[in-house]
Amino acid sequence: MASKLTTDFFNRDPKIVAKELLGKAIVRKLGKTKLKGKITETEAYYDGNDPASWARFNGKYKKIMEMEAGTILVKMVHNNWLFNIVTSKKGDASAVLIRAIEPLNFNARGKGPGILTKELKINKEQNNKNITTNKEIWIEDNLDNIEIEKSFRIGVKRDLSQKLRFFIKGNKNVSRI
DNA sequence: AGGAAGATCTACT
DNA sequence: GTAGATCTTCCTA
Repeated sequence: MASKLTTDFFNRDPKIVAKELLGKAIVRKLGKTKLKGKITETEAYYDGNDPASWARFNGKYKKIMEMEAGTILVKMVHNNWLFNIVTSKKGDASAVLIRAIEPLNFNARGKGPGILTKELKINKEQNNKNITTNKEIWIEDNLDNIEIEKSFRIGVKRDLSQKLRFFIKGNKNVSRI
């Protein structure tokens, strides 16, 4: 039975949240339509220790990341929206990035990370909202049996030598391997 | 107003 | 696998 995730779920270490988020269903309500996608790839981000984390910019993003667990953080980079959920307790500036989903009940035009935000129509509007209380987007439990794999960052260009990337083994929706 | 930075994508070899 | 392109946002002066 599908149950909606609450603040307690996100109020933990980002790497735990990232791991357990895999296989869960993200639900986006657009008017009468309800889009569901299975989360297939996530990454955990910490504060200043993480060279790629937005928190190191000491600005607006860090402020949001220090907010309550479950806060949605959206940023446009490279013409793609990146969808993050703040984790851990207030003041920790940590978050989980959802990189890819697998469409469950709709057709995606594109593939890869783009579908997450383009097809689900995620944009600035969702920024700073709370995913546990929002009525248009939330995450619910999914009973799929999945195999979780973890790895280092994709590619070699950016150096983020931490094993904080999680994805579903063998899933074709994962951007790159 | 200008400059800098970025977690990507696409194409080609 | 590697390189480059292109875009949006944020910070500082």
